[in-house]
Amino acid sequence: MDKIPKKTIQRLIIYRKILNSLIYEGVTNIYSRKLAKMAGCSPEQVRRDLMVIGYSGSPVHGYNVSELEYSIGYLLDQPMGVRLAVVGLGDLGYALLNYCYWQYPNLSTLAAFDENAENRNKVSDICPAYGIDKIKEIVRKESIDLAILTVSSENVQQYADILIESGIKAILNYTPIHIDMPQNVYVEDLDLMLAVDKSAYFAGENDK
Amino acid sequence: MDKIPKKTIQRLIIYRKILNSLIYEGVTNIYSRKLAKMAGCSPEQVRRDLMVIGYSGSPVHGYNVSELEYSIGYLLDQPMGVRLAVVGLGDLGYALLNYCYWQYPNLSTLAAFDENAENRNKVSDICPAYGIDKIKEIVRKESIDLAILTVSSENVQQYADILIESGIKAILNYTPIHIDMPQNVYVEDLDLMLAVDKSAYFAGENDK
DNA sequence: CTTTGTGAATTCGTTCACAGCA
DNA sequence: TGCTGTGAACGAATTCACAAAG
Repeated sequence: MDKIPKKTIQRLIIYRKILNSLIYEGVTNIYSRKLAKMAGCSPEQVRRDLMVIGYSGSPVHGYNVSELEYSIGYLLDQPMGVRLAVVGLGDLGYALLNYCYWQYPNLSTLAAFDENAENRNKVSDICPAYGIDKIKEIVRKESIDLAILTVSSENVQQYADILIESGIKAILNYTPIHIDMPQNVYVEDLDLMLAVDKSAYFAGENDK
Repeated sequence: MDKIPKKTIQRLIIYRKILNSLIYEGVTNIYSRKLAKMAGCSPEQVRRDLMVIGYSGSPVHGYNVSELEYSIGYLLDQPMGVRLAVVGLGDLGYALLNYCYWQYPNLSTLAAFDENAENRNKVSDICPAYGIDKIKEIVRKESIDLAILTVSSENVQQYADILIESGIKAILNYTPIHIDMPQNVYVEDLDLMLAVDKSAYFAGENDK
């Protein structure tokens, strides 16, 4: 199977979430038109995206909700799960750690890191927490795949470098600083405040 | 001036932030190559983006950092500022409200809404806080441009509809539910957890 | 040489338009 | 007549490639 575009993956994740809530509501079938409306894209786009996972609907009943959810999950989920560590336990790091631990059965939350011992204590009922100097050792030993980075702006690249040396596969960077990466490591920059600037711009733009 | 692509706006915001930190460090000139590296894109892209704002650099010294920052700001900032309200004062809403209030001189944080009186009290030193039923009245009276939506999943579309009726120009939607919009309102869907799913997928993808 | 500015080419993503099906 | 699946057309965004300048 050849590589699936990032945009498609992102929408598949959205469809899946919608399908899960439909399952919860007891809906059994859905048309591309409806799914598109709920996801915020066009029906053609939905059908295109579903082509790549090879699941076919019926022109009469549309798509079977639970079968489709299963097919998307089969594509998206790593069969062995994903091994997660959180680096930085401020408010955001703490919230994300909790959320991942409770809401993502496919993620194993295996370690947290913070230089502050008080912060480390807050998470002791969820996973072991270590000082920053232990990152390389633990990430290697636990073969962590994914790190969530929420340290406070300074030395971001340094933390990233340590994670890369330790063999991390992906970094979710909640820091406002872009990190430079070798090809084979996936980085998602996710500056929360960027969206504020953008919205502020577009709030004014429509006036003309 | 014709319409600038969204992607370009987003990158200009990133460049600007970088330029500001360069100003702080006392750097006076920068080449597209360096700026691109810091922003995580290609030098050609930087030059293209800067074309749209009409600022020219010199082949010898590159771009003047503070002049360029000024030019970008001139394009991005609404001269009259942007009037902001926060709807939903959970942990995230509270954090964003504070951050916007202290870090964004161009945003006026004018109102907050939450159905819970305790949550409302937390922000009393920053801006007036009202019950949900007051949204329409206050948004109209204060001519709010931008709303940050962080309510808890249920009835998201309902809140959005009220905001739209009240004449809002843009909504920053931190809820995991997509909201359906008329053309002339800008909506930025920003599901924080989407990035977790995406990174988890790409953490495994590189194995092959 | 190195770097900017920019047409031209290319790649990527979306939408159109229609065949095939019950 | 609805709908799905998909080749073809289109449009947007990125990269290539090179002239101009010190």
